[in-house]
Amino acid sequence: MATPRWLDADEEGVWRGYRRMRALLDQQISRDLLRDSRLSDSDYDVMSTLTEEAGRTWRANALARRLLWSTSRLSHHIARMERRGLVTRRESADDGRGAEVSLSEAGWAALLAAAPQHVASVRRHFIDVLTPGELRALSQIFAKVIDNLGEDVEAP
Amino acid sequence: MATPRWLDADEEGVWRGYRRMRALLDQQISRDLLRDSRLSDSDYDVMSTLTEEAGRTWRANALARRLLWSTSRLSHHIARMERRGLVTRRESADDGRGAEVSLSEAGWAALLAAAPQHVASVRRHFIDVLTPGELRALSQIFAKVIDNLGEDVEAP
DNA sequence: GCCAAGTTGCTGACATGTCAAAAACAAGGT
DNA sequence: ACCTTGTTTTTGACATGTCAGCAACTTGGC
Repeated sequence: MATPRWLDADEEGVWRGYRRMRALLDQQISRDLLRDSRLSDSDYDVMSTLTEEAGRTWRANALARRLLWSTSRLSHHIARMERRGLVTRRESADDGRGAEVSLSEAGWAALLAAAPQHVASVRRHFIDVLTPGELRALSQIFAKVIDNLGEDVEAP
Repeated sequence: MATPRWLDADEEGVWRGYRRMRALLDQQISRDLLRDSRLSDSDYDVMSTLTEEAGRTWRANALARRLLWSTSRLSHHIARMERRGLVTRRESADDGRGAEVSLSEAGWAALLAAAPQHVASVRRHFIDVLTPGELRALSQIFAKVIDNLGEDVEAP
């Protein structure tokens, strides 16, 4: 590590560009979502993921893994969302340790109300800015980076 | 907003891919940095930005804007970094309201020690995974998205 | 010089995320 | 049945980020 391969100007530009785009894009989309629907990014992620399963119910552990969250983070966040009436929690029937998280009726309604504006925000700030060719290129690039990261993790 | 243009399967894939890559990539690089150098991403951003100016000193406001941070966030973070001896803070000479933030000697040493491993981490998980052509494409895409976001902000 | 308006930075309250530890249960060998 | 080990989830302490409000100062018009 004494003589590292530094980033050349182009590489540094890509890295800076990524960081800058990420900060601006996430800030803007979060702001839109909070203003339009009183939901945080995390709230939306939890709720939209819940709808992917029949009964809109997930085991806590599976939900945490799907969201790439720690179980601790999920537990805290679900507790807050439960207080707001967006989700419900109960013990699992088949595993005494487990907890099942469900989207409440109010949560479902909130998600339905939020979705159109959120999709519009994602389009306006990201998808619609790019050409179909650029979107195809991004798909491949994201997949490559994700695959590469997965290898490090699953090795041990 | 009653009849939104939903995302088609490809568009949704790109959006999900972005979110997934972002989560995994940032997590991994943060983890590496913290393990190798006991610095957070935010610490590294502050310190490396400080070095861009002669004297490694910035006005707080300019630094916050460069980092895309609120001045409040910067103030809190600088207070914590000051306690750790990484930066110093003093009143501005020409503006009684202002504060000037400087990289300390210890901070400079910490940054020098951290940089090689951090660059290696960015290479391993991102830059070196992609071809020169893919990096060029990313440059353009990031610039487009960033420009588009800038227009919304600077309009009013 | 003086005042109104804007700028700059800090603070405190609160929301959110991380980490380590503990509680409760499951699973498998003996 | 028992015991060890691993899994699942929660909790509390703490680190970090956001937001609103404040204090101190600067600026420009008068």
